[in-house]
Amino acid sequence: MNLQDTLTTVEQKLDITKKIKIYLCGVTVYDESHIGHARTIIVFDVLRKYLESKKVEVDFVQNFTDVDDKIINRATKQNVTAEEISSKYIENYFRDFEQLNVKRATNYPKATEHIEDIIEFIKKLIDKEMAYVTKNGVYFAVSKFSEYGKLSKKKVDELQSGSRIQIDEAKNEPADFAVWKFSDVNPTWDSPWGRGRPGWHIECSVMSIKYLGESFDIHGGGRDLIFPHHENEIAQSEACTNLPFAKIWMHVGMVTISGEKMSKSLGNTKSIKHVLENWGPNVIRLFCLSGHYSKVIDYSEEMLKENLIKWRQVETCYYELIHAESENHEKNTKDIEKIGIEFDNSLESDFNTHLALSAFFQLVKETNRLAAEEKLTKELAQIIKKEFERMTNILGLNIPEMTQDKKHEIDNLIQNRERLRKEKQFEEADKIRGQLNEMNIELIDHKERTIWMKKEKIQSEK
RNA sequence: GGUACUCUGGCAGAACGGUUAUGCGUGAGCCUGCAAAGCUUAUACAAGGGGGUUCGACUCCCUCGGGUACCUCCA
Repeated sequence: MNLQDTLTTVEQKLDITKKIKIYLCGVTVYDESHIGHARTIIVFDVLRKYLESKKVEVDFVQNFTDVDDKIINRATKQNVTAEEISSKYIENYFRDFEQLNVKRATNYPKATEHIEDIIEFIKKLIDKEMAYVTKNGVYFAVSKFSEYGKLSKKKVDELQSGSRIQIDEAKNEPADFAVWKFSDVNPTWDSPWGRGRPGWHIECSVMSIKYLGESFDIHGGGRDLIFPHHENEIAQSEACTNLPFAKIWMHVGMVTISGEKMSKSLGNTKSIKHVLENWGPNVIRLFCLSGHYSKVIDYSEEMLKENLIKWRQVETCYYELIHAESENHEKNTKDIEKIGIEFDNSLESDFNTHLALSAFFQLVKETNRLAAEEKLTKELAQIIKKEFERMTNILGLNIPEMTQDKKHEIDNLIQNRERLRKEKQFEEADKIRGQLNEMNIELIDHKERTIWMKKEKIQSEK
């Protein structure tokens, strides 16, 4: 498998004959997760599911940053503890991503549970004279790490220091960043240098190394993390271990809305909760995978609608497969195996989910065509279904199951309708169809028989 | 100002320097009791502008321009 690496700017080969270790920078838990977070996490979810489908063992670690100014500010505003804020949004995070059918990471380490490790790490940096203590905290000395800027391709002296934040006069260099901040506003911990809390960045270095080792396979996150977050992580980690930190840096493009980045600071976010209510998990997943992961995708009603139409095709395909019983068969069916290979090749080549989806839709369309023409035999359906399920599992698409009782009820209604149709009592027959529609059951009348499908309920259709 | 990414038809999005991608949408027709699903077919000045290299450029080079992101809050 090849993946574009942000650091070297070329595609790097990922050796999938061995266990793969992935660290994904998760969220800072101070607010609802939005569709931008969903995209990054879904991309990695599919990557992981693909690898696992190839019997590759994957260690997938995703952190929660649960100590941070934004959390503290929010806690102060709401007159609660920082811990209450972070635990609330961690809960919400799991609520959202469970619904999005995202598999749980191997581990979700939290910054606050690794303070000892962080202190040990900082000690090493100070011993190596890579960090120094000031009246405000402990700072990493960027000038001591000659490769600083290699990920974001920035030159230290070109950084416009203080363009957005105030320059801290106590630092040696404006580019130096805090690994420990002195503070008496809770949460705080004792450290050899004074009471305070860890700086942003350090927790990811510490926790990734702790759980995945000093050098691991893939480190990822949103593009907006390249600088300063990942740049600083590399500096700290490599200064500490003298080893290359991550083999491949994989960054997921932003989700824009009306061409503008979706972000909490701009206040134009679409929360996952909100989008789930309107479109459901499968449409969101299709949308998030519709473009190459490295590129920007624009959130719009139109795009979601297009993906809803596609999702309907997938649902149709599934129900055609489980109801298939045609006696006829067509000789010139598309090569199922070939489609499967195309799907895999697309993912192997810099994880092109868009192309993988087009392979998947080839399968869907071919199935629906055969079914409409009454040429889908049980045997063929079984072969296709196996491939269909392999792909939907990797993509994380999920067709909700129906209870056996419901199925009987539907079958009975359909039989009644069939009888009425034969008797040309169309008004009565249509009434039954309407009744089933109310239950989100859609009927497909083939030449010889009628099959049903359960449509996922999606609000925005109206 | 610097850096990275990016610019292909109404929208989304591909292609070893040489062929109509494809999907969605839209129009027409077929199928159907009607719908839905499906099928057939049609539809698109397609390449941000301008140069260059080449027999030939979406693809390589130069240049100008647009967009997005980052330049110490961000997935």
